[in-house]
Amino acid sequence: MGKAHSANTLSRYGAMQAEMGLERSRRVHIVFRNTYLLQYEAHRTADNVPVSATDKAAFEMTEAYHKDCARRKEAYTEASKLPFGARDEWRVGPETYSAAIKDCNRLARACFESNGILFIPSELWFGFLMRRAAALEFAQSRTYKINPVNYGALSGLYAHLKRSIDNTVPVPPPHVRLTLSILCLPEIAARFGMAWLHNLNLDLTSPLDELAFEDKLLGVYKSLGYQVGKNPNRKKAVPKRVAGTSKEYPIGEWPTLASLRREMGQRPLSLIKPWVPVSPCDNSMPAAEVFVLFTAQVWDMIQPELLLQPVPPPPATLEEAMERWSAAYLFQRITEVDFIPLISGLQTEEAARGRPQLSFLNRRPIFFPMPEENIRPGSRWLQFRDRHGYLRRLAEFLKQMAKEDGEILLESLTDMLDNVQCLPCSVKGTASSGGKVWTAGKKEGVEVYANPRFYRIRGLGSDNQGPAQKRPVAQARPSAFAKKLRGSDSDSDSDSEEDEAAAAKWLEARKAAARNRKRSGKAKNSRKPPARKPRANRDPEDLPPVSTEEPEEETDSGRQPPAPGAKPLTRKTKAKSSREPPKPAAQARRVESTRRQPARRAKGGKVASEAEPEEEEYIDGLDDMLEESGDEDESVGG
DNA sequence: GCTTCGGCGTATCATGAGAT
DNA sequence: ATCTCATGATACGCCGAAGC
Repeated sequence: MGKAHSANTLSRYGAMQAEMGLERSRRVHIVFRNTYLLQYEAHRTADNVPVSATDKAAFEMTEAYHKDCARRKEAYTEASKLPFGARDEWRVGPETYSAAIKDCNRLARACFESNGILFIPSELWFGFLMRRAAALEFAQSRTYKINPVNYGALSGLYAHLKRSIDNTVPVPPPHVRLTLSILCLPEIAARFGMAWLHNLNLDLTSPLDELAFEDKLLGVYKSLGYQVGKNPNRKKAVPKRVAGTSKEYPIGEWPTLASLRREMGQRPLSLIKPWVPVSPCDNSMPAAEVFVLFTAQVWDMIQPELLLQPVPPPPATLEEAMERWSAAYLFQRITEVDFIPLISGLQTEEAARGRPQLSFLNRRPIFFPMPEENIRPGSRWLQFRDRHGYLRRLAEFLKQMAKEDGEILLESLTDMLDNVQCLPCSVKGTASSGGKVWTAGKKEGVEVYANPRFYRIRGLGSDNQGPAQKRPVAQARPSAFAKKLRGSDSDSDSDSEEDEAAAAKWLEARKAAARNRKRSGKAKNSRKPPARKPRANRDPEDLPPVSTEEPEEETDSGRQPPAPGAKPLTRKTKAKSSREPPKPAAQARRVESTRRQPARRAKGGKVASEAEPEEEEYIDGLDDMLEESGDEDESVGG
């Protein structure tokens, strides 16, 4: 028995190779037989060792990788004009050789007549290979931009599949072996004749959930050739910002968030792609029934005066229901509707800030809460649990079904929500709050969220012209510059004295700036506390607990390092300076929580009116202080 | 008395910078 | 490398005012 090599993910269609056992080869005088396609020659090298960019190059998307892609494409283009054949290779002993050579014509004819060779035009075959390579390159670059936790494993997988396009890869690198074994690709190919990555979705932040293990955990970096303990710096891909607009990208391919919001407010339909009706679905599915009911009933909850007359009948099919959530339909049927762009899942140039928005995919619990969830009495959502409500129907289905089927139902609903263009900005009903089904727009009417999947943009760009210049432009020293200005003729002593003074000041300023750079952010932000009032006027409670430290504080506290006690001191100053009467319990709680929020502190500091002049003084005097406090700054660092 | 609405404050989150 | 902190947008809950 021999070995049947796979052709890419196609099992058994690559080549056949059979090595005879010692005993058998003695008897038949055949040592080895090998049958394979010569198409591999299109991409072969002189020494027959396939050259392709390393996995690391693909991982980093280096120039070498791009060159390799271009080289392959070129080779296939050339090859599509040439004929290639198949080769049947026998390694035989002299006895068989002499017999076979006499009979080779008959053997060749028999082989041909057995119809064992499938002839495909080169153009078709290499066109297919080219598309395959292009698809894998697209997947690679797309995944590079998405930058998932398993980017290394995925890019290794793509590289492996690419290598296998026209070659049988003898032993894949460790990280690819691991990936293949997690996905059971060889087993699936052996069982079904072909393996698929049908769960690969390049629109998601986690493109292949089955493989959602962190690269670090799988040892991918090590396998890629990175030094142990030195993981690659996985930077966010920087989208190319394309200037100008087009019909396809009305506000450019990479607009800023602000311009996206503006455009969505003004011309939502230019920004959201036209609705393409979904292909006919199985409307007998429970999920379809629930979704149709959901659509009809949620639409019913809009105030009638906001709807344009005549109001169409409720949707009958899933296709109709989904269309009711298209931007065009909402725009046409509701007198006033504010489209609010969601940006979850969009590729953004700037780091994502703030709490991530719920994607359409994750809004299922808002619209389809589980029957056992407690919702505050009086909530609008409870109406849907009434006799004919869609939530009642959903609960009935879930009750009837096995657990797995129920999960499939919920997943289908999730999927449907993910595939509509807009949804109301609903707020989930909870045990403590009623939530909202529709939210009011700015003027009148309603607000809806737009699904980023349907935007005519590639992602969000930034106004930011890159990081601020860190290193100041190198400048000539004042004295040298002054000399140049004067030219070589004047060189008076009085001038040069001034120059020297200026130069000294400039040098000192540079030193101070250097010292300042070393200071911690905390130290820079610490402000000089207000001057102490005369002891006699002060409330004894205001005194710090350890009175022996007082004199030192009085002279030096402004630039003292923020020792463990210093932070509360700032707060204390703020609290006391506002001179409020003793607070009731509720307010006290608030103060306590502000304490935990350092961000609020700065705000609070400004409120304290007494502190302001001091603060200005402090900032004004900062330069002087910096110059003075050379050594003390060394101790700063918290 | 109940519901709805809007304002406000807090919690949450991912990220980068700086500190350790 | 890892930890800590600041940042800033958003979700969410609470609460008082307004409306019925």
